[in-house]
Amino acid sequence: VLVAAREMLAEGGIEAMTMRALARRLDVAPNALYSHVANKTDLLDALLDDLLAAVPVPEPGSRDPIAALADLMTATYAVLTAHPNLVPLYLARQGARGPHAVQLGAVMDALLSGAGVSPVNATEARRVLIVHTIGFAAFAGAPTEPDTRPLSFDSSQRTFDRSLRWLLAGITQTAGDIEPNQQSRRPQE
Amino acid sequence: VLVAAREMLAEGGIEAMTMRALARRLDVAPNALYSHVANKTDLLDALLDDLLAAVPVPEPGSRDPIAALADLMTATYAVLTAHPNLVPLYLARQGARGPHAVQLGAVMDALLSGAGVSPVNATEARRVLIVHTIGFAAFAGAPTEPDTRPLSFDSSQRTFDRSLRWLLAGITQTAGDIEPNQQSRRPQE
DNA sequence: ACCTGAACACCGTTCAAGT
DNA sequence: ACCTGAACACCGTTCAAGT
Repeated sequence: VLVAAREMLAEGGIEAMTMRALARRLDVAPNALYSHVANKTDLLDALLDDLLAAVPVPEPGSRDPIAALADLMTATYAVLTAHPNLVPLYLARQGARGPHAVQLGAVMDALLSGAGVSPVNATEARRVLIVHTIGFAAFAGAPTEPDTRPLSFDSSQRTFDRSLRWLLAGITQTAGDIEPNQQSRRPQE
Repeated sequence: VLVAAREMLAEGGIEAMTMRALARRLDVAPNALYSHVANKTDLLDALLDDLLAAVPVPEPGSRDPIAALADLMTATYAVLTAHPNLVPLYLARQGARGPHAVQLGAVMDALLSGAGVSPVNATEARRVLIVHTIGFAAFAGAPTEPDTRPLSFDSSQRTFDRSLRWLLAGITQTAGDIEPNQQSRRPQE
């Protein structure tokens, strides 16, 4: 039922994903869909949260929380860029709200806490990381300026990785509401 | 002609901005609009680039290029958050392409160059800053997780400012394809 | 140069009715 | 529980024609 919708999105993008086209693909009258789904919005929200289930959650007893956090965001970035048609929907909805999104948020909080980030800072840090990841996924593969030829996948990935390192370094440096002189780790290489 | 469209967007948001509603507001037949505008897409693109004209461009002979860059991004963030209905369009179009967008990109390049950032790194840095600014503008004022009550304006602003500082620190530290031991400035306070 | 009437090919959604 | 027929209130856009 939902898988057909996912296929449509993968093929034709968002604007091709209409209720009537979906019904056409299922050889069914358009209104028949409303026996399975309340809204088009509900349908899309379900698809968005389903995608987040593909993000691998790290082991709880991980040694280095910051490294685990970097891996988590990189994995999320990979999942999002693998489904570019869905990314604008995350932006339009300003993030997902489903159970998988909530779970990922809890994991991020646990990792930030494990890294010594105070709760009040963790809220900001989580926000920064989420916005950053979705934002970069949205821009992956598209030129930001007309004089720039489309960036290669590698280039987008490298830019994301680098800025992610910058943010994580900033987060750890201001971890406990104080400014230690890079006590934990300085970003080298 | 275009000002009516801007008013509609300010009032009702994107989904209220339809060609037919715009024609209604102008007491005109829907197809009459096509004497002034090629497409709905063209109309929206024009609106997007117009908004960027409101971003103040810093003096060319500024002393501290990094501070000027921070001011530029903060000003852009302010302009975007002042027109929240337009921000999703920047995301959908993955940035603006008009003359004002090009000009701002050139200013950013000049500032990055003035800060000692090599051209190859400047391309990445500009991309990071643009994505970051638009991304945060998109999420300003909306909770990223259901258990979070809507963030205050101040909180959004502070999160943006802080992450902007992190990114600028990261950019300057890796300025010339080498890793100086924070020769230029370490983020203190 | 700018507008209109009429039309085309669509949308999402609802209501009543069937099995 | 699941589907259909018919309808409602919309879209963006084009074409031919008017001034």
